[in-house]
Amino acid sequence: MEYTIGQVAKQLGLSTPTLRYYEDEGLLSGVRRTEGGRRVYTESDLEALRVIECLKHTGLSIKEISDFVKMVSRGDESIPDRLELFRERRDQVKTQQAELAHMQEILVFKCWYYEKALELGSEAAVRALPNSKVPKRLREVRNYLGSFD
Amino acid sequence: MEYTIGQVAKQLGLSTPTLRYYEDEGLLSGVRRTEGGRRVYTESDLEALRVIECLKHTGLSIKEISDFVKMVSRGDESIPDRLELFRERRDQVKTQQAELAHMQEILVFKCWYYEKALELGSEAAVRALPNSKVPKRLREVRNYLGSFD
DNA sequence: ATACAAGTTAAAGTAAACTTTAAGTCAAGC
DNA sequence: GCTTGACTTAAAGTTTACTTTAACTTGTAT
Repeated sequence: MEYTIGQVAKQLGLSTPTLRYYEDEGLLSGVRRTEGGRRVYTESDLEALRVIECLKHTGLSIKEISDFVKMVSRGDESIPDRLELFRERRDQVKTQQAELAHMQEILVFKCWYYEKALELGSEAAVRALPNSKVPKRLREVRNYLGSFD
Repeated sequence: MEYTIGQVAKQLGLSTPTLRYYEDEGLLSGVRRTEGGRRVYTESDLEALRVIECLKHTGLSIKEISDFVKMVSRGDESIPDRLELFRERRDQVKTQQAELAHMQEILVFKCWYYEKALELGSEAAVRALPNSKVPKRLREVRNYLGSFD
């Protein structure tokens, strides 16, 4: 199957200027053109774009992704470098996941806090609650945050 | 305990200009000053900054955080709004976690892929492997990504 | 008392990742 | 054959979140 820039944009949730921008920045090269100069995306271009989206979502900048693409075009010789890049990414995402889990704890505490405030009629009343009235798993977060809203 | 701007910066891993910038943007108000005009941060300022960091790390922009701070200063009346904000954040982080887990699968696949490529001497050799030679839990990702590097 | 590190302000500068604009070209439907 | 919507380019503009600069003041250590 082959696609126009508009169809690809829709599928990936990107805008058409963004797709052109990615090409300008070297994230995608060798996109075929029609006689009239319009881009024609193949299934394989879509696959490349999916990996690009993955790298983007795990925190790589456009520049770093373009460096990766350059590696790819160096062929098998760059396999060790690419392995290193993906290992780094994998480890970094693990860290990110731990951090996000911590943030989630804070948010869960905050939801409890404001539900209680709504129930009791004021923040002050929630702050005045003894730790024994706070769900066990939220106590640690409460200590970490202190008395702030 | 009370702290200078430099001490706070160190503790939170921010720069001193960033702390001043946050104040300018309304993320933190009422920071006390010495006679000579220097900022004095209290324990409670630190707690506020920890919540700000949490909101930032879960994807809120500076503007959105400043809107939250404005809510706080409206007092108990804004509790329902604040509850809604934290519920939204909590749900959004859950989505983010799912997405990150998906990205992690891709990265784990890529690490396997390049380890295998290193072992076999080329990418082509890995691509040529039948699905039966691919660890079970990685097969789905392999199909999703297709044949791209 | 004096040096100097750390603080102060306002304003300008930066980097990243797009988005918008302007001026046109292409191709599908009537 | 003509309109219209989707495409093309190059260049300028935008937003976000800081950072840097410059000129100055404060407070601590010798």
